[in-house]
Amino acid sequence: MARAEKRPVTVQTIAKHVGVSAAAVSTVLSNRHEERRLAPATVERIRQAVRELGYVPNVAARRLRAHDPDVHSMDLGILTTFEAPLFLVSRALEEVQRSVDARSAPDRRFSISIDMFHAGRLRDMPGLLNASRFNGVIITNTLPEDDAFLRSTTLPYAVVVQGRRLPNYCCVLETPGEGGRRAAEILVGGSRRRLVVLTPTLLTETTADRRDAFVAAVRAQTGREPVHVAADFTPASAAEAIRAHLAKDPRCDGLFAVTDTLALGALHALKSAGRRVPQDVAVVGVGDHEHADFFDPPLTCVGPAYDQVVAEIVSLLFNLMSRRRVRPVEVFVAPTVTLRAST
Amino acid sequence: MARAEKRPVTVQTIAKHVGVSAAAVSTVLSNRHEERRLAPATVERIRQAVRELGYVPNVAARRLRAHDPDVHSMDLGILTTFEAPLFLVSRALEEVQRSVDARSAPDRRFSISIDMFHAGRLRDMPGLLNASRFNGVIITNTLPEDDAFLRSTTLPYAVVVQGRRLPNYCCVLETPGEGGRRAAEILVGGSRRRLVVLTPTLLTETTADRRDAFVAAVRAQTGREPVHVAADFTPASAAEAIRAHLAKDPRCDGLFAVTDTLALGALHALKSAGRRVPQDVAVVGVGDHEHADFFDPPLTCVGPAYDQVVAEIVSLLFNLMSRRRVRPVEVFVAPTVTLRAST
DNA sequence: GTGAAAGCGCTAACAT
DNA sequence: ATGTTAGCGCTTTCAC
Repeated sequence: MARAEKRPVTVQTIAKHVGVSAAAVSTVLSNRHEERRLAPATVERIRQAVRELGYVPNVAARRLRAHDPDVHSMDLGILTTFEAPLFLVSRALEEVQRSVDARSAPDRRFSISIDMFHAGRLRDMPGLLNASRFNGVIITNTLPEDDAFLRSTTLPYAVVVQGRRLPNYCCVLETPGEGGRRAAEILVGGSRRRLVVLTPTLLTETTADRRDAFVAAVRAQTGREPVHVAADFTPASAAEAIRAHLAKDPRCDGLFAVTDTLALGALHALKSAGRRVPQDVAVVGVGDHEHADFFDPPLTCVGPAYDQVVAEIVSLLFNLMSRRRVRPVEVFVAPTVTLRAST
Repeated sequence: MARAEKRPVTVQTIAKHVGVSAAAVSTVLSNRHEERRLAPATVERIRQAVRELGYVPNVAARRLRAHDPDVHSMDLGILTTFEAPLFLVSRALEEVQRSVDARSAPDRRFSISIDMFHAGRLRDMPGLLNASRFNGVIITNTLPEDDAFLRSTTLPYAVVVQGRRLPNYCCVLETPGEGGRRAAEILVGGSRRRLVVLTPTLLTETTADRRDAFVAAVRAQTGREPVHVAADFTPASAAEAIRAHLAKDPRCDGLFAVTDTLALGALHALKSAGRRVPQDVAVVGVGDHEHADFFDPPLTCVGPAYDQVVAEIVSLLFNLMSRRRVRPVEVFVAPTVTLRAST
């Protein structure tokens, strides 16, 4: 039978249990009992109670207590899903850290952390609603469920959303329609006609936009419809899906992958099926993989200028925190094209 | 002239400034002034003061206040450097989250975040020393400076260190010497004799161990010395370094890269120099890249079984937090070999 | 050798 | 329509 422990154990609980004061317990916990000259027996009894009762310190209380009233400290968070690739997040974090370092001072400190949630379950993040964890956050890689949640409640602190448009928040994203359109331009301009668009099964607003714009542009320019192939988030799954597609349409000659991870799998499938890239099939990705220029062949990409995206995000975040901005706004960053050997 | 603002602005500061009570300010900040029926003029004055004085809420205080006394909440952190690849961290985080979900209950919540520091400057992390941020942390990717710092101060909360041996902490790492030895086995066993070991210029304990063990094993088995080539952390830098090495030693026939990112650059340089992999040059990496099996050719890897590493780490962390374990311990995880087309 | 008290910053409940 | 009070959990001073 599990011990039905009621309220969490605090320093007080332990103090009462042992028959000493909270101060004594605190002293032992911070290993200052020597200088306070607590009786070794008391120390031992306290230690034992701490162990038995399963005491876990309350970090919020400690932090409040330890807080130096002369320094401003701000907690920033980057909220992303477990499922999304971390490369962009890490790049963003580095850039955020740089901007933040520039704004730091002896009396102004920032701490930034990455917090993850399961795709679609942003609402379950503890402390999200009551502003008790962050002074400001960047939210990215959300699924439509998360977007719906965000639309329904305006979070009571500074929020910048990346990659989707939510009317109640500041949003930074690739100019809608542009990514897909330019990918189509490259492939159609290279005289490719039997086209494929490869996406994850679970579409975010960004990936859906890229697909839709690509399909529309191809249709407009050639009168033909690209085939839509869906896979998981992994290269293995993409490879499998493309293999299956090649069996049905051996003459396909151009492919747009809405994430680079999928492009990586597609390249693999194409090469193992004996297709040369770009001679037989041209491939375009979006530049969200750290090493897209070391793929074989290096991947042509159509995607946002991430440095610019991050710069806009950080600038908005600080303006929100300082309340220089109060109204939501949408910022679009035009995608850039990086031509490499895959087209 | 910048306003030499003294103490950070609190709710009290604003209250005094406007001539109202702290409660009134708090009400406005949480947008509850309607239900409290504050005078619109007062609300406006408070809002203005908040803006002018640059108020930033103290999250620790809010959290303490908002804290539900019936739930235990524990803050876990994964501490890593900006410079290291995030893939392993994200994998670890997912695994940690899984374990933690299993240990969660209505009255027990965990939150895990990734916090990053600049390599070599772990000591500058705010809140690291006074246990006011985390109940437990996993530390990884440290440089020797960070290790020296850790050795000099025992952090006052649960800590598990990954990839290095520090006598005052619980450590989980690849069995020392094994990774390099097995890489040597594969290459020497494949009759490669002119060998290269490729490392970052800044070595961690793990990468140094792999290099040293490799060099020792090759020397023991062949009587010859592998050439040590160093690069930055990027594939581009690795490619450049290998290109330079090929110019000096065109007949080199085997390569061990102590990180996969470097292996990726090496593969590129080898192929552009007309070397076939594995026929002309065999390549071994360590399995720390998410997509090493989609490299071209897929990369043979010698590295720890990460699932096992993470399982050991999490188990130690919980034992430390619950004080079931109090003494430091070293846990070794044997590396596994994944043979792929690059050898 | 140990306890009592104060207070970090915030907000909900209770007063007016 | 607004102020006062109390207390979240912790640690440090001061008192005995």
